[in-house]
Amino acid sequence: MSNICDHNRCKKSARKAAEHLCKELGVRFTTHRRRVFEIIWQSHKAMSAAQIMQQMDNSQPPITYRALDFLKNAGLIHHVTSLNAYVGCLHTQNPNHIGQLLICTSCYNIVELEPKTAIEKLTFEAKQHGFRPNQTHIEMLGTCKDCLKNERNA
Amino acid sequence: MSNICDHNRCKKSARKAAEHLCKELGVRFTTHRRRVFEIIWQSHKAMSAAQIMQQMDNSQPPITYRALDFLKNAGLIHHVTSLNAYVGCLHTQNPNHIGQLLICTSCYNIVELEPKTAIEKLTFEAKQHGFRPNQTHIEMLGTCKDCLKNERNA
DNA sequence: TTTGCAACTGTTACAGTTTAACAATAAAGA
DNA sequence: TCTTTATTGTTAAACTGTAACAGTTGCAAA
Repeated sequence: MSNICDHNRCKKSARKAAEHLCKELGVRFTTHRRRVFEIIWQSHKAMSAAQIMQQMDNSQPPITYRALDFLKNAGLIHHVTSLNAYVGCLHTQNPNHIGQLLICTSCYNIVELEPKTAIEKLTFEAKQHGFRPNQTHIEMLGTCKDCLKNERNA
Repeated sequence: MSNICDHNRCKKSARKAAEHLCKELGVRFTTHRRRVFEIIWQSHKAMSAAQIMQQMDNSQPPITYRALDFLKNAGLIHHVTSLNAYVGCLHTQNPNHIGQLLICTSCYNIVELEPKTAIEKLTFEAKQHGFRPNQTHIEMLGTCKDCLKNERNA
């Protein structure tokens, strides 16, 4: 999927948000955590834990999984449940936001839609059922514009 | 979550749909497949593959995983990705429908919302991005009415 | 009825993913 | 400095899912 965003800027702003958030929560943005963060933020592509570990110079699994947990709980990354993978979160300003992801299963790039797109109706329905939402996953798998174009040319 | 549905009727109609669908596709609703189907349809609760296997008298994993794959591809059950679990699908009439699930993480009961609730906006946005959807997961985790009531009484 | 094909099962072994547990270390405040 | 808490290092194991291949069954055409 085309980099609609200027990715360097994207990454920088996420890093800033991460540092700010850690300071606020009184927790440390340690080497491992920063490392995993940077690896995930190389792109907007979904990465599996295994792929991330490959870039963590032979560190043991718990190192990576702990960092992933930390980043996820801090709202700095999303866990893409339908792929069992991770991707940077673009809305670090709003820790309560709900990720709505368009996931290309060809190039694994992910576009995160703005909050509220589909949530409102869902939240309304939940209320009707007396249901208290806690965590929501909205994931649409498919093929992105660029990959569709490549398909046609192939 | 309270059984809003008359579950016996629910189960019966699902079984009928399953048999009909298998006949239509020219595939067999074999013992294993039927077994897994019945286990999942004991309730509207999410069940993990491991839980299902426990009820399959010591049969080897591939037996269960194959049946799960079969039922999923036939649209007879949903894979709940955020729990890595399975639940019966209520809309077996429409094989293209998209599951929108309210999942109680306390009792694991699942309510499946009617199609179209949140999909339309999502689909619209996808189109804006030139994205071709293929498979969508909408899963809201939280606490259901009954479990909330129990919380208050506890 | 026999034959042949495709669907399905049985079984073993393995690969991939995640966590438990606990000891060791580092940072931050009293 | 001392104490407390957060974080890391390490091992081993549990959990989850699949590859591969031989054997069996059901069905349809000859």
